[in-house]
Amino acid sequence: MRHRLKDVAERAGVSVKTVSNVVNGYLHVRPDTRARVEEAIAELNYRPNLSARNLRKGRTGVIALAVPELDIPYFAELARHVVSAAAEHGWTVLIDQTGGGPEQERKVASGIGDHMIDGLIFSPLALTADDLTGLDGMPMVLLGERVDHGPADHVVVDNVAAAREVTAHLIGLGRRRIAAIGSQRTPEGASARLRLAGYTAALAEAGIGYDEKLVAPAPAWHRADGAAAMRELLSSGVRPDAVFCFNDTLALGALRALHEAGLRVPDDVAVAGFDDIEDGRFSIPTLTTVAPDKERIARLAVELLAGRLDGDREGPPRELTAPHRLATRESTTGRP
Amino acid sequence: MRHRLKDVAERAGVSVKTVSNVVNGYLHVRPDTRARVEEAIAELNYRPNLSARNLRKGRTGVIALAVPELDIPYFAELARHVVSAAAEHGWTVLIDQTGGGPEQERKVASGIGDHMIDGLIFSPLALTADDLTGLDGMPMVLLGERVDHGPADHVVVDNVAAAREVTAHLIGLGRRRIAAIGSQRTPEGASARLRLAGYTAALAEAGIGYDEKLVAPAPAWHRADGAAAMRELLSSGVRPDAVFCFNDTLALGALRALHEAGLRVPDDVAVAGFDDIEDGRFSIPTLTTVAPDKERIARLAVELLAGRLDGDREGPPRELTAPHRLATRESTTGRP
DNA sequence: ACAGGTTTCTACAACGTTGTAAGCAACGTT
DNA sequence: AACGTTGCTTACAACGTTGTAGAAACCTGT
Repeated sequence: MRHRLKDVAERAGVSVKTVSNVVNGYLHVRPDTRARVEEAIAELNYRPNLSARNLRKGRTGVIALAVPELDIPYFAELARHVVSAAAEHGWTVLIDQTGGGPEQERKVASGIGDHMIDGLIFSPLALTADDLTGLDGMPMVLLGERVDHGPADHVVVDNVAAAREVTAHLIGLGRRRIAAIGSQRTPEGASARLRLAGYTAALAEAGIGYDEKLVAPAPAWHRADGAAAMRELLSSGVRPDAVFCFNDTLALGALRALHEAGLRVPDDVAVAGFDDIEDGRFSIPTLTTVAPDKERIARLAVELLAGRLDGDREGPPRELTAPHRLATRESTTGRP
Repeated sequence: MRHRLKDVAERAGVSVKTVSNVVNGYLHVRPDTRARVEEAIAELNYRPNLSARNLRKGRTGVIALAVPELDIPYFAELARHVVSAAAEHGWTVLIDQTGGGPEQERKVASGIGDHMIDGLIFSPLALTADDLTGLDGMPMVLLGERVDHGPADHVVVDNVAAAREVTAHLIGLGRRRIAAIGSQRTPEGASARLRLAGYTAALAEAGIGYDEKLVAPAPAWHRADGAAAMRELLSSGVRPDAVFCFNDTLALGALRALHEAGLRVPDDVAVAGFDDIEDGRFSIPTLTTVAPDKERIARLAVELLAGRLDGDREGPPRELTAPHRLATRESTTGRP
C-alpha cells in the first residue's frame, strides 16, 4: 500500500503538518527536523496523493489539450509542442481526441469539466460559440480559427495573408491556371474559407480571373481526400499548372495522384501546401508550404492559459497571432 | 463557482447522500425524489468533483500512456488507438512524452506515480527492469520489446519473424545484396537487435552470406537518419539492390536519398520498412512494410491493464503477441 | 531573570465525495 | 395489534491533504 503523510510523520516523530511543510518547501523548519523528515520520506518512498492535494487546493496541475485527431501530423506536432511548453509551467497535459465531428466535439467541450482539469486548450473544427457553454468559467484557449466572438482567448495564424503569399508565390513562377484543393462549405470549414479568401485575393491582385472549376472541395483534409480531389481535377479537363492545397496532407495526396497520372512536379504542375509537417521535407518532391510557427503557437496558448489561471479570469478575451513563413521547396521551384 | 452535492441537496430538499445515490444510479430511490433531484442537478448544472470522488474511491479513471515522441507517426497512430480503446472502458488517457532518452525515460517511469493515475501503458526504448521500481505496484503494461524478465505485463510483436518475412520477400524478388538500415548497439536498441536477427536469419535460410558492410546504423529512427544512412551506404560503394529499413520513417528517408542519387525504386533498389504508417501508403513510391496490428496492440494493452485493475494485481506477468502481416507495395513490387 | 519577538511546530477543520449503519415509513403477515 | 420486511432516506465518518490559528520553544537585549 502507498504511504501517507501520517506514516511519514509517525516515523519521523513529528506532526503531519510538519511533514507537509517539508514536502512543500515551507521555510521555517529546523534543519535537523527537516533531515529527519526527509529521511523518513525516502525510506517509505512517500509520494503525495494528488487527488487529496487537489481537493484541498482546488488545482490539479493538469490541463487538457483537445484536438480532432492525434494521427494527423499537424496535430501530433502541435501536441508535442504543447506538452513541452506545459511542462515548463509544471503542468501535465491530458489529451482528448474529439474526432472532429460536430457532435463529438460538442461532447468533449461540455464534458471536459468532468475531468480534473485546470484549463483547456482546444483546437476545434466544428465548434461555434454556443457550444462553449457549460464550462462554468473553465479557462480556455482556442487554437486556429476564431469561434466567432466567443468568450475565450485565441491563438491564430493569419490564414488569409498566408494563403495569399503562397498563391502569389505560384503566380510569381509564371503559373496562371492555379487550382485550390480543400474548400469546404460546412460550418466547420472556417480555415478553408479563410485560405480560399487569401487565394482569391492573390488572384485578383495579379489580375487573374477566378475560375470556380479550379476549386476542388475536400470533405476532410487527409491524404486520401487530396488524392481524390486531384484526380477529379485532372479528369475534369481543367488542366491546372499549379495547385494550392489547404494543408500538407492534402498536398501529399495530390502529389501521389499527379504521380499516378504521369505528370511531373513542378514541371507540369507546381504544388504547395500549408502546415509544414515533417513529411513534406522528405517527400518526393519536397513540399513548398506555409510554415506556421507551431512552437510559438503552443507557447502562446500555454501562456494565455497561465495568465487566466493566475490572474484575471474575467478580463476580456485576448487574441494573439502566431507568425508564419513561406518554405519554398522542390514542389514549386524544382530546387530543395 | 461550481456547485456541490450540498447545493443540489438543499435545492431538492433531500440529503447529500440521496443526491449522491441518484448521481451514481443507486436503485432504491423513489421516482419522484429522483425526479426532483435530477431537476435540481440540471438547473445547477452540477458536475461531480472528480478529485473528491477519487480521493474517496481510490480510483481516478485516468491511465497514462508514455511514448518516446508523439510526432513520430507510429506512436501517434498507436496513441490514437489507445485513447479509443481506453474510452471503451470509460478511461481517459494522459499522455507523457519521454523523449526517448534513458534518463528522461527513467524520470517518467519513477515520477509517473505523482500523477493521479490508475495504471500505465509504457512504450519504452531505453528502459531496463531496474528502472521500473518505485511504482509501488502501479499496474503497468509494456509495449514493444520485453524489458528482460521485468515484473510487468507485455504486448509484443514478433519482431524476429516479421523481419525474417520481409527480408525473405526481398530475396524472393531475386535480390541478393540486401542492406539493412537502423542497427543500434546501445541498450535501447532492443527492437533493432531483434529485427537484425530476423534479417540475418532470412539471409542464412536463403544461403546468402552476411555482409557487415551492408548493415548501416542509425542513431535514431527518423527520416533524416534514414536518408543519412542510405547516402552513407551508396557512397561506400557496396551497391545494394534492396534495403530493409527497421522502420518506415527510416525507409521514407532512404527513399529520399535514393531519389537524390538518381536511383529508381524498386528497379535499381527495392525498399521495405516496418510499422505501416499512413505516410507509406501515399509516398512515391508507396512503401512495402510490416504492418503490425496497432489497433489490436492498443486493445490488448488496455485489456491487460483492465485485468490488473479489477482482478489479481499480483499474478505472474503475462505476455501477449499481436499479429502482423506483410503489406507489399510499389517500393518492392513496382505495383501498388 | 524576564519581556518581547521570532522561529518552529502542532491541533483542528475543511475540501467534496461515498460507504456504513441506522432510522423511519409503509406494507403485508401472523 | 404486534410483528418482521422491504423500500427509502439520513447522519456520520472517512479518504489524504493543506490553511488557520495558536502553542511551545527559542532567541535577543535589557
